Amino acid sequence: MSVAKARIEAEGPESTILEAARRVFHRQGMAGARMQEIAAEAGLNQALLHYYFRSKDKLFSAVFQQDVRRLLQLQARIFEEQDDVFELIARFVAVQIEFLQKHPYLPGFVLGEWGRCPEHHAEEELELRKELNQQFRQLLKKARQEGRIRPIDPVQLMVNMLSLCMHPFIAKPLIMSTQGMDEAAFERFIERRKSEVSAFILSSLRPESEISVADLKSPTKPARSPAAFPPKKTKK
Amino acid sequence: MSVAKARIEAEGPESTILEAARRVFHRQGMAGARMQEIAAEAGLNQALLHYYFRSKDKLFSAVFQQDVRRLLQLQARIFEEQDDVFELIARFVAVQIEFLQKHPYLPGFVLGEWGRCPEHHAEEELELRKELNQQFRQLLKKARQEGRIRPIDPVQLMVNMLSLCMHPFIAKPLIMSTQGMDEAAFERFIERRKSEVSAFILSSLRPESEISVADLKSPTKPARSPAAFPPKKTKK
DNA sequence: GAATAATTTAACCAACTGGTTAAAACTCTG
DNA sequence: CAGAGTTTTAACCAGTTGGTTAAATTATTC
Repeated sequence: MSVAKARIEAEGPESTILEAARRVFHRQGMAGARMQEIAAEAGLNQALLHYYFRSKDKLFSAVFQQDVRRLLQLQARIFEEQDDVFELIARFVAVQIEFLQKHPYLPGFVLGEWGRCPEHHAEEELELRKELNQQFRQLLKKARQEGRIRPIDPVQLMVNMLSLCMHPFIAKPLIMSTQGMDEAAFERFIERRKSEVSAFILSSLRPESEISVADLKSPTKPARSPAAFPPKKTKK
Repeated sequence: MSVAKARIEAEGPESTILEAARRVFHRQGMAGARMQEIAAEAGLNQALLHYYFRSKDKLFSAVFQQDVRRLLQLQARIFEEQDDVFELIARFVAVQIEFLQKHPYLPGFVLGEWGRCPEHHAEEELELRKELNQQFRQLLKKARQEGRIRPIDPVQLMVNMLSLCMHPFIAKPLIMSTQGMDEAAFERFIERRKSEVSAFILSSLRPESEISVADLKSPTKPARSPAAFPPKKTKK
């Protein structure tokens, strides 16, 4: 009946419990998760959970903070590696989606529980986040000045990027039923999405050509912006 | 201590309870919600909840199905009113965000509970959804043939639209803390977003100019669109 | 094999869960 | 006022929750 431990981990019972707790918390959320279920998922007994982690709250906190840290450091690493806007965005999207493929419940879990438990947040993460924001803002500003992208609010763009990456996983069951997908079809959908999303974003960032979007809607206004700039820039 | 009923509704206690239950379920989810809290939120006692709705499950089901229906019918109405792609998208985004402004917890609630409770879904909703999909696909196909938009998978685009509209509300507490927003600042952020999102999408849908997105990224490949999309043959 | 640590079993606890019930109190309409 | 329906109060129920404990059992190490 109960799910046995997926792999016999050589890292001791702490990590076995932590991973089992992660799976259960991801599926059920903090309120819906039962200590007994976590124990069963780990292939252990309930007493041992309290032997290593004193309470459900402590166990949850360990899982939650680790998830948040992983997600943030994943993004931070990309910002370190890439210094070109287009490559950054493309890589950001690809890595993000690839990571979420392995942890489909993570976005719904983290975002769902974020608002409910303000006590489980760490300070340093917030600082790093603000650094990334600053870095992103400057990168966009430079690209804008070089005429490689159209003007856009960095915060809105960042939210757009995160939305396009994460939301499909949050809405996974809805998408599957509305689009008549099975598990395999959804996986293919996500696979296609890796290139689709970055193409979608980069296409939107193209500098405005002679024909603006407004003209497509209402052909009254004359074209505003001058001719497009040479878009390419030699690499560093 | 307890939150009194927000407005003395003239529609009787059923709707008072239902609205109170909605607020609590939206914040806490099914597992986290307590009947006592719903009663307090409604300014009533727990016995009356069971007097009108027999069980927690029935009460939840009433709230959940109503939310799903509202969300779907909102989208359906837009599809009825608009028959131009650009106007449809712009209106879709605006109406959607405007609705979610009044019900910020709705997306997280519906999407979070969707996967957990397959028993609360209605049949007719699924049928209507598929009709909208079909309609959207044809609309895009026509616009593509007229050269008004670049080629794009309708399913991916629809998911993009929904992601950009809904996800900011799901990630609201995260966005607020990472961007240092208070409630008012977030409201302004959403207000700006109404035009920002449709601009973002429509800008991405612009037909490809001589310079493709691929050229911006890697100048090696010849001009061929990065989004692998089989060239549609002309209409019958 | 003895000593030590890790793990299990099982009983147990107080608190809370959704849910029920019956009698009292209230409100409205006739 | 009388009476029907509504609402409240309060006690109560069985089941479950997170959590504890002590003893029994197993594995490990010296």
